[in-house]
Amino acid sequence: MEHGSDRRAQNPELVAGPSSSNNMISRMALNDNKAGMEGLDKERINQIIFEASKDSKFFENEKKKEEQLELRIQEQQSKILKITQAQLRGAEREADKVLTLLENERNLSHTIVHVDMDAFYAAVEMRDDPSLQNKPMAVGGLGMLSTSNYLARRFGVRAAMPGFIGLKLCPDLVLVQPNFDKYTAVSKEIRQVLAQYDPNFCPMSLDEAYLDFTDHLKNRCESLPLSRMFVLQEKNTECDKTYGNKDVCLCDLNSVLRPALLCSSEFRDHGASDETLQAFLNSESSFRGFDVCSECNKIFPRYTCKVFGCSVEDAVLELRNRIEEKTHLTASAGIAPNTMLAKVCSDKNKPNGQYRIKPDKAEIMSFVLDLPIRKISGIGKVTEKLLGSIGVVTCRDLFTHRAMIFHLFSSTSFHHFMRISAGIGSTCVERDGERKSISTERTFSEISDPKLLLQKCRELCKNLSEDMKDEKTLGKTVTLKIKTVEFEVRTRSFTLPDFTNDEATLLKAAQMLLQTEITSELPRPLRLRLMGVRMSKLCSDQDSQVSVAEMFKKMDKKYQGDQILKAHPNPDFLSVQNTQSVLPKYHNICTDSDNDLCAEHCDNCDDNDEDESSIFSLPLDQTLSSEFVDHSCNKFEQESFDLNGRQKDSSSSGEVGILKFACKGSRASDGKVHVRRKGLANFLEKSQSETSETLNCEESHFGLQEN
DNA sequence: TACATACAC
DNA sequence: GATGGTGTATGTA
Repeated sequence: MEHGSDRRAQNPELVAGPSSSNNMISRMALNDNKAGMEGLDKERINQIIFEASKDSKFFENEKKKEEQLELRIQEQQSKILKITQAQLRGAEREADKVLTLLENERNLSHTIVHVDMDAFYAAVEMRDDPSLQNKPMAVGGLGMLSTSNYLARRFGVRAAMPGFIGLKLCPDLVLVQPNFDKYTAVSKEIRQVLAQYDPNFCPMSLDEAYLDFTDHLKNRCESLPLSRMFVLQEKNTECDKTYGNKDVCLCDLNSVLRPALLCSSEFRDHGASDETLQAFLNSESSFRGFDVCSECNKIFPRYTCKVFGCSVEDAVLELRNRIEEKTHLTASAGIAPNTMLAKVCSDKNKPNGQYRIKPDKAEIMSFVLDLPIRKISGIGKVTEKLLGSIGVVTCRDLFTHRAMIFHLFSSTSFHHFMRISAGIGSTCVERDGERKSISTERTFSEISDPKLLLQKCRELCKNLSEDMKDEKTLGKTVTLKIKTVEFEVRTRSFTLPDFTNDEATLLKAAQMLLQTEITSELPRPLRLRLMGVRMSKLCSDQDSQVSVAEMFKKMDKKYQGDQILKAHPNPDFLSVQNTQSVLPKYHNICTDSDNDLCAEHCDNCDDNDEDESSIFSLPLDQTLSSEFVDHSCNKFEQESFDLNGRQKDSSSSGEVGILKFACKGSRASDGKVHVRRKGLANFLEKSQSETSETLNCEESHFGLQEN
């Protein structure tokens, strides 16, 4: 069997020594893992990038990072040398067990669509300024480019590249300042279209979103063909050439024409069959009554009508058409049974294309096996290299080398990689819950004068405080981020005793952290190129409390995707079985409100390690602090039972249920399960007076019991 | 809890 | 001459 140690001698990168110039060229190299960048003269492009970079501080720092990565790879190699064949065989058995479990988790019942606008910012700018039409252009400044159009990509100019390098690669490159307000407005229009296919779609950014088409497709097939009829403008016709844009109606043809068409006699019978309708639409004579737009009085461009069919492909074509009609921008889409695959698919036929993987295991596997791991969202430069050094390049390799991966990576990463190798991904596209941090940071030309540094810090705190007030958010942990002129990044954090968004409080904490850095650098000055302030451990300004129902929802969300939801034999329980070993085996939520102290153990849940299982039964108030939920979930994940609630006045209105957890895990070192009284007392008893001493839960009056 | 790293867009 | 800003997740100590 082939594995890392065998490959080492063959891999020149591992022999070449720390950050050889070859290595650095490849580190700085153009990342052509992007649509529109195939078949470029990479050699030449990389040489230009390398030349433009090689004398910079940035480059020096990249070299340092590259050396660190090489060190990690060396450590990995020495780890490999110590792994015995027997261990590898054992790991392979473990991996196969995991893969069998994952196979049970495979869910082909959803149709997930990933919609991705083509070169979004650049496309918006080109749309609004026709003089940019046939020019290579990019949105951004000399410092950094946000995106480039397809013409510029032919020169190797791409997003996340500094503008001055873009200009070296393509001297005619036109740079356009970003206009985020505009992109946000366009994005809103796009989202209106998306919402018609999945009201719960999940936007990932201004130009990208996941949709679950499952429900839409169900209803789509039952709906009347008319609802799938659209007016499409024909492009590059004689009409365009004759009249140009000036005299032709630029209104949304569907909003102007569709109602008129629908009113025409042939359509009155809304039960018209697809065939009747198509026949009508094919007869050109039908369209002669609408020469002039009733809204702008200009001549209609040449148009056709189309009835989109019931298939996913047609539905997505229709969606993309509607986006284009509304925004005059094109989108690409990927269709697959899960988000991971849908994302890869949306890139496959970019720009202005779509690709589908059918919900069929064989088809998924044939797509996935030869897929380079780098194509998968979440696998970046570093992971690619770490895996590459043990011979993993494609998803097939992830399977082939599963035993080695088992030994070299964390359990979380291992599971993640196994899921990828099997083409399994999340089948839900729910938006994530509340945000977990809020921050602001700024790059500037060197500042080293402590006075000016503290001044900069003040500005940032002011901004952050304002942002937090806008968002009605309070936070507890303040983190200062600095980047030295050598590009070294440091973060320093401090947790405040109370939640706040007060500017002065923020400033005090941030300046204290900054001052510490300035002092520790003495007698040298602290020379910075960036400073940032972040607040985390957030809670909402007004109601930081959630209802029990919301809490259940939140918990369910937290565990979704990684877990199998199962009907529980006891109707009072909802059982969530965990498929990742880092989490506890089960958590059970008892919703039986009559059972005021759920102390019973649920025998159905505990398959093994019964002596290590415990049940918490907590009477719930109407409202719980959201922090309690977070804390309890986090703690459970860590298989510890220290519930550390937050001081919070609770305006509760009676007990409505019992929250019951059955958990597998270790006890505290003294053998008892402990609860922090302060946190529980606050939401159970509304008492502020309790101290935060740790109590033995068996003695507590909260009804908390150990099994 | 604090910090660093990796990643996405 | 010159390499961003915002947010999440994860590993480690």
